[in-house]
Amino acid sequence: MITWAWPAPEKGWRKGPWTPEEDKLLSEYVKLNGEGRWSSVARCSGVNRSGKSCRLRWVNYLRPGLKRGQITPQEEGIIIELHALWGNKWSTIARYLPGRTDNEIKNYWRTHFKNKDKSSKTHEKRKSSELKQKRNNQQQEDDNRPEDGKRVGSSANNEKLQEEHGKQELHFICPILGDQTLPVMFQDAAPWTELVAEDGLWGGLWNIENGQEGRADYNNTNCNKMAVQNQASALAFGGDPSTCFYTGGYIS
DNA sequence: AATGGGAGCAACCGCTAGTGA
DNA sequence: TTCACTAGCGGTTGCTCCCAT
Repeated sequence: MITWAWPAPEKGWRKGPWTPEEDKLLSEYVKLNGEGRWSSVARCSGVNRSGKSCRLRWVNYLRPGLKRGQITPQEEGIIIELHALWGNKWSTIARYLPGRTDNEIKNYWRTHFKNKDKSSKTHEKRKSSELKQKRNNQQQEDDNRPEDGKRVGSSANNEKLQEEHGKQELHFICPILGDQTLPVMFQDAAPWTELVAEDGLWGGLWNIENGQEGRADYNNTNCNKMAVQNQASALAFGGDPSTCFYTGGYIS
Protein backbone atom coordinates (compact mmCIF):
# COMPACT_ATOMS: atom_id res chain seq x y z
CA MET A 1 0.00 0.00 0.00
CA ILE A 2 1.20 3.46 -0.83
CA THR A 3 1.94 5.50 2.17
CA TRP A 4 1.14 8.96 1.08
CA ALA A 5 1.93 12.05 3.03
CA TRP A 6 0.61 15.55 2.59
CA PRO A 7 2.93 17.76 0.58
CA ALA A 8 6.26 18.19 2.25
CA PRO A 9 6.43 21.35 4.25
CA GLU A 10 8.46 23.18 1.69
CA LYS A 11 8.36 26.33 3.71
CA GLY A 12 7.49 24.67 6.97
CA TRP A 13 3.77 24.38 7.70
CA ARG A 14 2.68 25.98 10.88
CA LYS A 15 1.51 23.66 13.64
CA GLY A 16 -0.31 24.02 16.90
CA PRO A 17 -3.46 25.88 17.84
CA TRP A 18 -5.23 27.93 15.19
CA THR A 19 -5.47 31.68 15.58
CA PRO A 20 -8.68 33.62 14.86
CA GLU A 21 -6.93 35.17 11.84
CA GLU A 22 -6.16 31.75 10.39
CA ASP A 23 -9.73 30.64 11.03
CA LYS A 24 -11.01 33.69 9.21
CA LEU A 25 -8.74 33.13 6.23
CA LEU A 26 -9.70 29.50 5.97
CA SER A 27 -13.43 30.12 6.38
CA GLU A 28 -13.43 32.83 3.75
CA TYR A 29 -11.49 30.72 1.32
CA VAL A 30 -13.70 27.68 1.75
CA LYS A 31 -16.86 29.77 1.50
CA LEU A 32 -15.58 31.22 -1.74
CA ASN A 33 -14.16 28.09 -3.31
CA GLY A 34 -15.95 25.26 -1.58
CA GLU A 35 -14.66 22.24 0.31
CA GLY A 36 -12.19 19.82 -1.16
CA ARG A 37 -8.82 20.25 -2.83
CA TRP A 38 -7.34 20.81 0.56
CA SER A 39 -3.80 21.00 -0.70
CA SER A 40 -4.72 23.99 -2.84
CA VAL A 41 -6.60 25.47 0.09
CA ALA A 42 -3.35 25.25 2.00
CA ARG A 43 -1.43 26.90 -0.81
CA CYS A 44 -3.89 29.58 -1.84
CA SER A 45 -5.83 30.58 1.23
CA GLY A 46 -2.92 32.38 2.81
CA VAL A 47 -2.96 30.02 5.76
CA ASN A 48 0.46 28.52 6.30
CA ARG A 49 -0.96 25.12 7.23
CA SER A 50 -0.91 21.73 5.61
CA GLY A 51 -3.95 20.70 3.65
CA LYS A 52 -4.58 18.02 6.17
CA SER A 53 -4.58 20.50 8.98
CA CYS A 54 -6.90 22.82 7.05
CA ARG A 55 -9.35 20.03 6.40
CA LEU A 56 -9.35 18.97 10.01
CA ARG A 57 -9.86 22.49 11.26
CA TRP A 58 -12.73 23.04 8.86
CA VAL A 59 -14.43 19.73 9.52
CA ASN A 60 -14.09 19.79 13.28
CA TYR A 61 -14.45 23.43 14.07
CA LEU A 62 -15.32 25.89 11.31
CA ARG A 63 -17.87 24.02 9.24
CA PRO A 64 -21.33 25.61 9.46
CA GLY A 65 -23.96 23.69 11.35
CA LEU A 66 -21.66 22.30 13.96
CA LYS A 67 -23.22 21.96 17.35
CA ARG A 68 -20.86 23.11 20.02
CA GLY A 69 -21.41 22.47 23.67
CA GLN A 70 -22.29 19.56 25.84
CA ILE A 71 -23.45 16.24 24.50
CA THR A 72 -27.08 15.85 25.47
CA PRO A 73 -28.39 12.75 27.25
CA GLN A 74 -30.18 11.82 24.03
CA GLU A 75 -26.97 12.05 22.07
CA GLU A 76 -25.16 10.12 24.76
CA GLY A 77 -27.73 7.37 24.43
CA ILE A 78 -27.17 7.22 20.71
CA ILE A 79 -23.43 7.09 21.14
CA ILE A 80 -23.68 4.22 23.59
CA GLU A 81 -26.03 2.25 21.38
CA LEU A 82 -24.10 2.82 18.21
CA HIS A 83 -20.79 2.10 19.83
CA ALA A 84 -22.17 -1.20 21.04
CA LEU A 85 -23.24 -1.85 17.49
CA TRP A 86 -20.21 -0.69 15.54
CA GLY A 87 -17.37 -0.21 17.96
CA ASN A 88 -14.93 2.59 17.27
CA LYS A 89 -16.47 3.60 13.96
CA TRP A 90 -16.56 7.21 15.02
CA SER A 91 -17.31 8.71 11.65
CA THR A 92 -20.19 6.28 11.16
CA ILE A 93 -21.55 7.12 14.58
CA ALA A 94 -21.12 10.82 13.86
CA ARG A 95 -23.40 10.53 10.83
CA TYR A 96 -26.30 9.87 13.16
CA LEU A 97 -25.52 12.85 15.33
CA PRO A 98 -26.01 15.92 13.17
CA GLY A 99 -23.67 18.73 14.08
CA ARG A 100 -21.28 16.47 15.95
CA THR A 101 -17.91 15.46 14.62
CA ASP A 102 -16.23 12.10 14.83
CA ASN A 103 -13.43 13.71 16.79
CA GLU A 104 -15.86 15.12 19.30
CA ILE A 105 -17.61 11.80 19.75
CA LYS A 106 -14.33 9.97 20.03
CA ASN A 107 -13.13 12.37 22.69
CA TYR A 108 -16.42 12.16 24.52
CA TRP A 109 -16.32 8.39 24.56
CA ARG A 110 -12.75 8.29 25.77
CA THR A 111 -13.31 10.71 28.59
CA HIS A 112 -16.74 9.56 29.67
CA PHE A 113 -16.84 5.83 29.07
CA LYS A 114 -13.46 4.34 28.53
CA ASN A 115 -12.38 5.03 32.07
CA LYS A 116 -15.81 4.72 33.58
CA ASP A 117 -14.75 1.87 35.80
CA LYS A 118 -11.99 4.03 37.15
CA SER A 119 -14.38 6.75 38.08
CA SER A 120 -14.36 7.57 41.72
CA LYS A 121 -16.44 9.49 44.14
CA THR A 122 -14.13 12.41 43.59
CA HIS A 123 -15.01 12.31 39.94
CA GLU A 124 -18.71 12.24 40.64
CA LYS A 125 -18.36 15.12 43.03
CA ARG A 126 -16.48 17.12 40.50
CA LYS A 127 -18.99 16.36 37.80
CA SER A 128 -21.93 17.55 39.82
CA SER A 129 -20.19 20.72 40.83
CA GLU A 130 -19.23 21.34 37.23
CA LEU A 131 -22.80 20.81 36.17
CA LYS A 132 -23.98 23.22 38.80
CA GLN A 133 -21.55 25.84 37.69
CA LYS A 134 -22.35 25.29 34.05
CA ARG A 135 -26.05 25.72 34.74
CA ASN A 136 -25.30 28.96 36.49
CA ASN A 137 -23.08 30.17 33.70
CA GLN A 138 -25.33 29.01 30.93
CA GLN A 139 -27.96 31.68 31.17
CA GLN A 140 -25.26 34.30 31.46
CA GLU A 141 -23.48 32.99 28.38
CA ASP A 142 -26.63 32.86 26.34
CA ASP A 143 -27.49 36.40 27.28
CA ASN A 144 -24.03 37.75 26.68
CA ARG A 145 -23.01 36.06 23.44
CA PRO A 146 -25.83 34.36 21.68
CA GLU A 147 -24.08 34.36 18.29
CA ASP A 148 -20.57 33.36 19.08
CA GLY A 149 -21.14 29.76 18.09
CA LYS A 150 -19.58 28.39 21.20
CA ARG A 151 -22.49 26.98 23.12
CA VAL A 152 -25.53 26.20 21.16
CA GLY A 153 -27.98 23.43 21.82
CA SER A 154 -27.53 24.02 25.49
CA SER A 155 -30.12 23.15 28.02
CA ALA A 156 -30.93 26.79 28.47
CA ASN A 157 -31.33 27.11 24.75
CA ASN A 158 -33.60 24.12 24.67
CA GLU A 159 -35.79 25.60 27.31
CA LYS A 160 -36.09 28.79 25.31
CA LEU A 161 -36.88 26.92 22.14
CA GLN A 162 -39.29 24.76 23.98
CA GLU A 163 -41.14 27.84 25.10
CA GLU A 164 -41.10 29.34 21.65
CA HIS A 165 -42.15 26.34 19.66
CA GLY A 166 -44.50 24.44 21.83
CA LYS A 167 -43.09 21.64 23.83
CA GLN A 168 -43.10 18.28 22.23
CA GLU A 169 -40.29 16.35 23.77
CA LEU A 170 -37.87 14.75 21.40
CA HIS A 171 -38.31 10.99 21.35
CA PHE A 172 -36.06 8.27 20.10
CA ILE A 173 -37.17 5.93 17.46
CA CYS A 174 -35.80 2.47 18.07
CA PRO A 175 -35.93 0.18 15.09
CA ILE A 176 -35.71 -3.44 15.98
CA LEU A 177 -32.91 -5.30 14.35
CA GLY A 178 -32.90 -8.78 15.72
CA ASP A 179 -31.85 -8.31 19.27
CA GLN A 180 -30.27 -4.95 18.56
CA THR A 181 -31.95 -1.64 18.84
CA LEU A 182 -30.81 1.53 17.23
CA PRO A 183 -31.80 4.89 18.55
CA VAL A 184 -32.47 7.64 16.09
CA MET A 185 -33.09 11.25 16.74
CA PHE A 186 -36.43 12.27 15.43
CA GLN A 187 -35.26 15.22 13.39
CA ASP A 188 -32.90 13.15 11.38
CA ALA A 189 -35.20 10.35 10.43
CA ALA A 190 -34.85 10.89 6.72
CA PRO A 191 -31.07 11.06 6.46
CA TRP A 192 -30.85 8.18 8.84
CA THR A 193 -33.19 5.94 6.96
CA GLU A 194 -31.52 6.87 3.71
CA LEU A 195 -28.19 5.90 5.13
CA VAL A 196 -29.53 2.69 6.46
CA ALA A 197 -30.97 1.88 3.08
CA GLU A 198 -27.72 2.80 1.38
CA ASP A 199 -25.72 0.69 3.75
CA GLY A 200 -28.06 -2.17 3.17
CA LEU A 201 -28.34 -2.72 6.86
CA TRP A 202 -32.06 -2.93 6.84
CA GLY A 203 -32.90 -2.21 3.26
CA GLY A 204 -36.37 -1.14 4.16
CA LEU A 205 -38.54 1.40 5.79
CA TRP A 206 -40.52 2.08 8.88
CA ASN A 207 -43.84 0.53 9.45
CA ILE A 208 -45.81 3.63 10.14
CA GLU A 209 -48.77 1.69 11.47
CA ASN A 210 -46.62 0.51 14.34
CA GLY A 211 -45.26 3.92 15.11
CA GLN A 212 -47.06 4.45 18.33
CA GLU A 213 -45.86 6.21 21.41
CA GLY A 214 -42.68 7.43 19.85
CA ARG A 215 -41.64 4.01 18.68
CA ALA A 216 -41.71 2.32 15.35
CA ASP A 217 -41.00 -1.27 14.59
CA TYR A 218 -39.03 -2.03 11.54
CA ASN A 219 -40.90 -4.09 9.03
CA ASN A 220 -39.02 -5.85 6.24
CA THR A 221 -42.13 -6.43 4.21
CA ASN A 222 -42.51 -2.72 3.69
CA CYS A 223 -39.23 -2.44 1.84
CA ASN A 224 -39.32 0.25 -0.81
CA LYS A 225 -43.03 0.85 -0.40
CA MET A 226 -42.60 4.43 0.48
CA ALA A 227 -39.97 7.08 0.54
CA VAL A 228 -39.34 7.95 4.10
CA GLN A 229 -38.78 11.60 4.65
CA ASN A 230 -38.87 13.80 7.66
CA GLN A 231 -42.48 14.58 6.97
CA ALA A 232 -43.41 10.94 6.84
CA SER A 233 -41.64 10.36 10.09
CA ALA A 234 -43.45 13.27 11.58
CA LEU A 235 -46.75 11.81 10.45
CA ALA A 236 -45.81 8.51 11.99
CA PHE A 237 -45.68 10.18 15.34
CA GLY A 238 -48.70 12.34 14.98
CA GLY A 239 -46.71 15.49 14.44
CA ASP A 240 -47.22 18.20 11.91
CA PRO A 241 -44.92 17.28 9.01
CA SER A 242 -44.63 20.83 7.82
CA THR A 243 -43.19 22.04 11.07
CA CYS A 244 -40.98 19.14 11.99
CA PHE A 245 -37.50 20.29 12.78
CA TYR A 246 -34.90 19.72 15.38
CA THR A 247 -34.54 22.23 18.13
CA GLY A 248 -31.83 20.58 20.13
CA GLY A 249 -34.02 18.43 22.28
CA TYR A 250 -37.55 19.22 21.26
CA ILE A 251 -39.55 19.23 18.14
CA SER A 252 -42.22 21.71 17.41
C1' DA B 1 -0.30 30.37 47.54
C1' DA B 2 1.83 26.59 45.23
C1' DT B 3 1.57 22.51 42.83
C1' DG B 4 0.39 17.88 41.26
C1' DG B 5 -2.87 15.37 38.76
C1' DG B 6 -7.03 14.39 36.18
C1' DA B 7 -10.44 15.77 32.66
C1' DG B 8 -11.54 17.69 28.40
C1' DC B 9 -10.47 19.02 24.00
C1' DA B 10 -7.87 20.49 19.78
C1' DA B 11 -4.65 19.03 16.79
C1' DC B 12 -1.29 15.83 14.90
C1' DC B 13 0.20 11.35 12.97
C1' DG B 14 0.07 7.19 10.46
C1' DC B 15 -2.51 4.53 7.74
C1' DT B 16 -6.10 3.01 4.30
C1' DA B 17 -9.47 3.67 0.66
C1' DG B 18 -10.95 5.93 -3.41
C1' DT B 19 -10.18 8.03 -7.89
C1' DG B 20 -8.40 9.37 -12.21
C1' DA B 21 -4.73 9.45 -15.67
C1' DT C 1 -2.91 -2.63 -14.19
C1' DT C 2 -0.11 0.65 -12.06
C1' DC C 3 0.84 4.79 -9.94
C1' DA C 4 0.24 9.38 -8.08
C1' DC C 5 -2.64 12.02 -5.68
C1' DT C 6 -6.46 13.14 -2.47
C1' DA C 7 -9.74 12.47 1.22
C1' DG C 8 -10.88 10.54 5.27
C1' DC C 9 -10.53 7.61 9.46
C1' DG C 10 -8.96 6.13 14.01
C1' DG C 11 -5.36 6.41 17.44
C1' DT C 12 -2.43 9.31 19.99
C1' DT C 13 -0.37 13.37 21.89
C1' DG C 14 -0.04 17.64 24.08
C1' DC C 15 -2.01 21.72 25.96
C1' DT C 16 -5.16 24.14 29.11
C1' DC C 17 -8.14 24.43 32.84
C1' DC C 18 -9.64 23.33 37.27
C1' DC C 19 -9.83 20.94 41.56
C1' DA C 20 -7.80 18.79 45.58
C1' DT C 21 -4.18 18.66 48.64
